[in-house]
This record gives sequence, structure tokens and C-alpha cells, in this order.
Amino acid sequence: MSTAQVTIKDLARQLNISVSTVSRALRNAPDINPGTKNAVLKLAAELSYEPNVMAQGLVKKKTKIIGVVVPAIHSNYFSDALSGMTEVANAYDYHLMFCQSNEDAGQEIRSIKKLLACHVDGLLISVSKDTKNTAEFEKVKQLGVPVVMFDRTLPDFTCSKVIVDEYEGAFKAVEHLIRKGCKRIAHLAGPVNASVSANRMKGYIDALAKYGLPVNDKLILRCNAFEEDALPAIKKIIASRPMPDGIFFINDLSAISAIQYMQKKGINVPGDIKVAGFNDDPVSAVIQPSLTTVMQPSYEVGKLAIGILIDAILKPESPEQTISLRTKLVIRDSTK
Amino acid sequence: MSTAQVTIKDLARQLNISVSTVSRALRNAPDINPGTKNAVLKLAAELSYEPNVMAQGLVKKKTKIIGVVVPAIHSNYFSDALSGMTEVANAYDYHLMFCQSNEDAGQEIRSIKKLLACHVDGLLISVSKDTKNTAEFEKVKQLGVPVVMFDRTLPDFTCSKVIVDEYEGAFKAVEHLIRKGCKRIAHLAGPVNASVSANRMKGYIDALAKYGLPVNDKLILRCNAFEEDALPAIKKIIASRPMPDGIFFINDLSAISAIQYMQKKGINVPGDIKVAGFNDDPVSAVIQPSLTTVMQPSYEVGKLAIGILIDAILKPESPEQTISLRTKLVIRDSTK
DNA sequence: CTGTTAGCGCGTTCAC
DNA sequence: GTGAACGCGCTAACAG
Repeated sequence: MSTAQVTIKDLARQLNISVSTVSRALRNAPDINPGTKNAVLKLAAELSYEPNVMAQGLVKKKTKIIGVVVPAIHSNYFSDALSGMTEVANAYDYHLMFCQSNEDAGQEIRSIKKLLACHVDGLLISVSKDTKNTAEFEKVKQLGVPVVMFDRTLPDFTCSKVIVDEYEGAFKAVEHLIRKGCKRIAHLAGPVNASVSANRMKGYIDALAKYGLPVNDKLILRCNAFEEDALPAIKKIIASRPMPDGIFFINDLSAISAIQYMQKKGINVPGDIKVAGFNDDPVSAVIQPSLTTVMQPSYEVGKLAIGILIDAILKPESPEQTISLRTKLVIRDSTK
Repeated sequence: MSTAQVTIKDLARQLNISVSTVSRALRNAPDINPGTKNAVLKLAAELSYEPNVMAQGLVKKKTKIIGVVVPAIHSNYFSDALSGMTEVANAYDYHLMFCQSNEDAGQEIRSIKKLLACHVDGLLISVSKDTKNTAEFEKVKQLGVPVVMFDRTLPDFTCSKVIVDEYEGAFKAVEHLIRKGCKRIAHLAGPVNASVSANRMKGYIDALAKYGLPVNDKLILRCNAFEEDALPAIKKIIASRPMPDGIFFINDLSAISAIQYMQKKGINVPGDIKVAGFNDDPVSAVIQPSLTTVMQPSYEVGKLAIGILIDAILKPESPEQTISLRTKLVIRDSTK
């Protein structure tokens, strides 16, 4: 039954010294007798003393906890980023508290409140697809809690950001389609609000422009969620006449449903239509034809984001910065 | 700059009442004047007061934080389980702290220590593939911190467990191969220590036995990690003569590398060799031929595990239990 | 019904 | 060098 954690008090009693001396020994303060210090450390190790983070937090106003909010933990992209964060967090002795917004702005706000109640030292967030309001984030900032946004950011909110150069990634993908001979390239765009949707769309448009191809609104379709509901839009694209000879997709999962649908309809990929996706999801290497896609360094994004955040926590006056990581075009059979 | 969180003290001062009255109002204690209570609640809402969980934790000896340790956050299986946990945690107003062991027993112990230092109310864990020692877990238990193991459990350690009936899942898969005409079925087994490896192996052996097929040691190969290094073993299996006509894999990823390798070698799947995997990873629906596999209810596992843990936290004397969830055989083209 | 007191585990003065 | 006293934000016991 609850052999309660050992505290500095226990150490003090057993060594017949005061708690403040123990405290000093434990966080190697300057003025302390090396002898007593060693004695304390030895006993602490024996009893496997662990400082109570809550109590430390209460007095130091620092919890060593970092809050993380992502739209969905499952999702290759985010779980890789989280993985990168845990690595750095371990190295710096920070703890991570994860929340999931499920792409819902309301849930996102509730998560942030929960994290604030836990007095996290900082906040890492990738916003949901319909987050618009910056009010909650301003509040966090006002509380003196540094925020770093990663991947999905809020243009109207000023803070450090770690993003992927989605624009360039999209541009490269579409340029590749053009060089492979596509003249009528469609685009399945993502949810309206998401920053990533806009950036990829812009890359698509600019690539067309660079090669003198017209931007045809009828060839630009939208899906409202990142993971599903792409099929209706896909059907529309395929049905348009003249048929497109290339499609650039907002992500791999929708590209894959498209490929499967087209194969069922007897359309040859890449013969009739060439296809490019985004993310380099594991499935894109496995589907036949394998999918040309844009790889994002999600693990790196996670590591960088938490690194910047920890900097900001340790040096509150450090300037806000935006880091943009480059993507890599992975060329496979769907654009052969 | 740090417009510090508002505290009950602030509320008390503004209302000219004592902090204990405020405290009572906030957690609707029995004896409190409805009028003053309303006044407190109103002001609290206006100032968007949030209780400091660290302080509450310090006095109540409860943090409302649950620690979670998994081998790898990325990994479809675990991220789904984590997703299920966050849902329940939200509902019961618990916070989750995640750690990743990277399949390393040492890292796992360090994670547990960190979580204990944060005074988590309970621990959810899926052990790494080389965790053997139960000492650390016994310590956790002695501290009065309830533990629930899920998916990958430690047979020698007594605690509540939520597992998937891997044995039955493996049995069904192998039985299916047999019914499809396979007479010489190989098995790519998982790491030696992992409980899941043993369970799936047993299902394989018993299914063979039931149908009077011999168990041939030469047809049983091992891989040392869950995610890689399967290829050498796969090559060995394929090279054995007479060649097997069916293979049951420890997981989908190794099954898929095998299919790709066999296709390169001109071996027809399912014509020459039929293949079954485990997990129902998204890729298994996409590869051609699509992969017959055993689906595990990972999201449900997560939800159940945290549910049991919260029960144990709230009622420390509740009995330990082991819940086993059933798998579902997903039949696709690789066993046609 | 409400205020006072004490204490959770720890860090931080300030004397000694 | 070391100990005593105080406070972080909050709950709990006891008076009134």
C-alpha cells in the first residue's frame, strides 16, 4: 500500500540535517560541504529519491512540461513529428503532454485550457483545419507561455513557426508532371481554411503559369477533410471533358483512392493520367503503380519545433522566428 | 509579460472573502451560501480562473495525470490505441503524458521514472520487445500507482491487462491458409521475448496440429525487430525445398516486403505461395495482391485499458482483471 | 455558513 | 556551511 515517495524530509531526518541543506545538496548549490553533499546524494540514490515535480513546479513556476496539440495522433505525419519531439524532450528533461483536437476548433480550445491548467511551460500546436480565431492563442501568449506552431499554422497569429515549404513542394510536383508531358493538370485541393491547402494550391498555380499553361477553375476541386470524402471530387475530376492528363493531389491517401478508382474504370495510370501526391505516406511506395509524391521531413519538424520552444522557455526574450524546411520530390511510377 | 494566472487568492481579495470560502464555492462543497457561491463562480468565469493542478495535486496527492509508455508512437497500432486513450481521458478529465521506449528496456525504465517523478496517478504500458525484468514494475505497484498493461504484456507481472487474442487470430489465419489448400505453411515469427510472438506462434502450431499437418522447425524463422530485418528470414523461407505453399507472417510489413521480393523473383502470390499477415495495416489493402490479415481492435484496446486504469485509480481495491479482445480475419487476394 | 490555521514538497531568503 | 522561517496555490480540519 502506497509506500509513499521519499521526500527531502525523509532524507533530512535520516541524516540528522535540515531540509534546506538536503535541498542545497540535491541541486548542487555553491555553498555546501562536499562531505555532507556526498552523504545526501548517496542516501538519495539508495532510497531512489525522485524530486516531486509538482512541488518544484509550484515554487519555481516551471513545470518542465510542454503541451502538444495536434489534429490527430494517428496520421503518419503527426505521429512522426511527435516522435521527434519526444526525443528532444528526453534529452532536455522535459515532459510532453499530448492532446488531440480531432480537427475541431472547439476541442482544440478545450485542450489548450487543460494544458494551461497544468501550467505547461510552453505550447506546441498544429492547428485544426477550421481554426480561425486567434483569441485563445493571444491569451496564452499574454500569460507568458511561449507558443510554437508547426506544420499547420495560423497566418494571423505571430509566434515562432516551423513549417515545410509546401509551396515549393507542390511547385516541384506539378513541374514534374508538366515535364512528363501533362498539359491539362487537375488539382484536388484540401480544406479551405488550412494554410497547407493554400500553399500547395499556389505552388500548383505558379507552376502552371511558369510553363504557360492556363489555370482552369473547373480542374480545381476541393475536399473538406484531409482523410476522407475525396472520392466525389475525384469522380468529378475524371468526368470532366476533355479528361485531364495529370492530377496533383493534396495528399497521398486521396491520390491512392483515385488510382484505385481509375483502375476500376479502366483508366491507365500513368498512361492516360499521371498522378502525384503529397506526404510520402508508406502506402505510396506499395501501391501499383507506386506513387510519385512530395516527402515532408516531419520528424525533423518535430525536433526543430520543440527545440525552438525550449529556447524560448529558457530565454523569454529570444526573438520569434519562422523556419521553413524543404521537401523532397520522390519520383515513382505514377508519373512515368 | 506574464500576466500571471489568476488564483483563488485574487478572487478572495476582490470579493472580500476568505480563500477557503472561494475554494468551497469552486468545488461546490455542501455548506456554502448559494449567493456567495454564485458571486465566486461569476467572477471566476469573468477572470477565466483555472485551478492550478500542480497545487491541487500537491495537497490531494492526485494529479489527474496518467502516464503512457509505448514502444513507438508512430506505428499504426499504437497511435490508434493512444487515440482511443485520449478520448476517454478527455471524458474523465484526465491528462495524458506519453513516453516512447523505442523498444529499449533501459529507455523504458527511464520513462517510468520520469512519469513517477511527475506523480502520475496511474500507468499504461505496452512493454518493449526486450523487457524481461519486472523489478521496476513491482516498484511502481509498491508506490501504490496502479498499472495496466496493454497489447504487449509481461507474463510474470501481475496487474490488469488488456490484450488481443493473438492466439485465436493466428489460429484463424493459418486455418484459413489450410482450407485454401496449403499443406506446407511457413511462419515468420517475431522477436523471441515478446508475448505476442509466442501467442501467434502457438496459434500457428495448433492450427497445423488440428489439421494433421506436421510442424517443421525449418519452416519457422525469426526476425529480431518488429519493423525491419525481415528480408533475410524471408529469403531463407523461400529458398527452402520443397518450397512452402503458404506463409503466415508476424505482421503486415514483413508480409509486404515478402510479397514484393517474391514478385521480383517471379513467384506468384497467391498462385505459388499464399500469404497472410497480422495487424490490418493500411498498406495491406493497397498492395497487389491485397493482403489477407488479422485485424486487431487497437482503438478499443486503448479505450478499455485506460477505462480499467481509471477504475483502479478511483477504487484502489478493485480486483485486477485481464480482458481479451477478439480479432477479425480480413480475407483478401493474397490467399485467393 | 464562514474565517482561521495548518500543511502538501520544495526553493529561497536571512540569520547564525 | 547550515538551519529556521516563509511562501508557491490549494484543500482540509477546526472553530466560531
